[in-house]
Amino acid sequence: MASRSERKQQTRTALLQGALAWVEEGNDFASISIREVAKRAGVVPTSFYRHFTDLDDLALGLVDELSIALRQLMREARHKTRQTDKMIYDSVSIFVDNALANQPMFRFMSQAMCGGSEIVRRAIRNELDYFARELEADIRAMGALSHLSPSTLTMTAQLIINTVAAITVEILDTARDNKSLQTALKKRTVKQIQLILVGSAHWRESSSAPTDELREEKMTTKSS
Amino acid sequence: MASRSERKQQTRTALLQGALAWVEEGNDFASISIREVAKRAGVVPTSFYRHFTDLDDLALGLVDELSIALRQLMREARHKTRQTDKMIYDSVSIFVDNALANQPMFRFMSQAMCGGSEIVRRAIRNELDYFARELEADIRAMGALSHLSPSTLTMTAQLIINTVAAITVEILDTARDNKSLQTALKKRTVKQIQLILVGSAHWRESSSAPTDELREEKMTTKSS
DNA sequence: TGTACATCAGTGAACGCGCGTTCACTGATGTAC
DNA sequence: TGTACATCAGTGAACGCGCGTTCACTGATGTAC
Repeated sequence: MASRSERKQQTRTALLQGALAWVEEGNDFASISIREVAKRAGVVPTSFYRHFTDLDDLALGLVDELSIALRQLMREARHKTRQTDKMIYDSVSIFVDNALANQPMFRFMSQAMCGGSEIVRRAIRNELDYFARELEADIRAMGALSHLSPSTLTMTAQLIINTVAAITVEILDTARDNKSLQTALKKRTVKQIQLILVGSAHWRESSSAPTDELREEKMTTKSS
Repeated sequence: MASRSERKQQTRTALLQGALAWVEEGNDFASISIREVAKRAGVVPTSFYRHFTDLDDLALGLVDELSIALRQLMREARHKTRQTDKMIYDSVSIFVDNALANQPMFRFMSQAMCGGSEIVRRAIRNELDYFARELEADIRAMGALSHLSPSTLTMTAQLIINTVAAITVEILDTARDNKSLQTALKKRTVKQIQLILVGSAHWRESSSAPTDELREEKMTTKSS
């Protein structure tokens, strides 16, 4: 028989899962209630208070689980990616597949990242910032894009994470049961990241250079 | 004295504004109630039903207003932007300044884009898709990036819109009353868009080219 | 222009319901001797 | 090992409150003659 603290931990997990079930059913985390969480966890409403002070507290518990999921995902990406030329596709695939396998958690992330209470939003933003810094460190460790200034590299990593976050929202929203749409969105994201990396590779640290590029394109077009 | 239909229109507007007030107060649209909307509109709860069938219906009314705001913004961007080399900065500035001047509406957009009911999410996604297509048409009309295939240009426009959407969420969330942080985020976004455009300018329509760019960077680094 | 009737936006009472939170409780698990 | 007591996760009744929605209503605006 499990010890008292083990049983308590089980109930805590059941409450967190209950909240995710609410999200999985198509509801917004922002409109959840303590009673609905307790109902899904198979526990009386008052039990909630043995584990969390309020719903924000529970949401922060979910962010902790999200954090673990993201770190596992990073580890998987670091080990499973193949040669350089497949690295982007593999990484995006691992991210998207994780998001699909762990849908309620990533739906919660999408919702609470843009809405909900400020403290939870900040906690999720912290996780994504950490993710971006890890990506930045990996790029640096690969010896790639070394001509970029630290701030430009940071900005590039943030741009890539924003792009991946956007695809997550879109896939969970529009392609839940549509395998071929999932593949199409994966491919689009890979292409977008490739485009960002091409931009980084050709980036020169000067504020006027980039718009020169655009003007040059325009001229070329007109003369042709 | 206003006619009956004019008065009705005024109440309708008051209800829409009441919903935005709820968002402005720091609450999530997903947790609003009909009674709270009516209270902020200075009207009895039952009046709500003279204008909307339910809260989704009201949300779609807000999306209509958002649509108008976005179209005005596009028009402003087309008329006010100066020479090519300032165009990106001017456009981002116009977008960010509009979002700050019209905060509750853009906060609603951020929230309902990722959470809330499916029908509202779809409506907002449609607006952003329209925005991306307009951007695409403008780039084409300028004669820029004409070497890109139609699908690559579409993807580029979507990437830019995603980036602008991300900055909107971040500015409304973290820089509401911090002018210097607003400026910093504006600059970062300008840089990100410039980077995307550099990438587009150097893009060649071949699936292996982009990762070659990355590998080339890596090699260069290792040999130096 | 004046009168008589129709329309309908907004009102206010009422309903049953789910909400958060309190409280005293129960009984299995844990601890001290 | 056995007993007596302490701890505490989960229970269930109870509370006052805001919710969505219904209904019959009122009285100003609109329309027909």
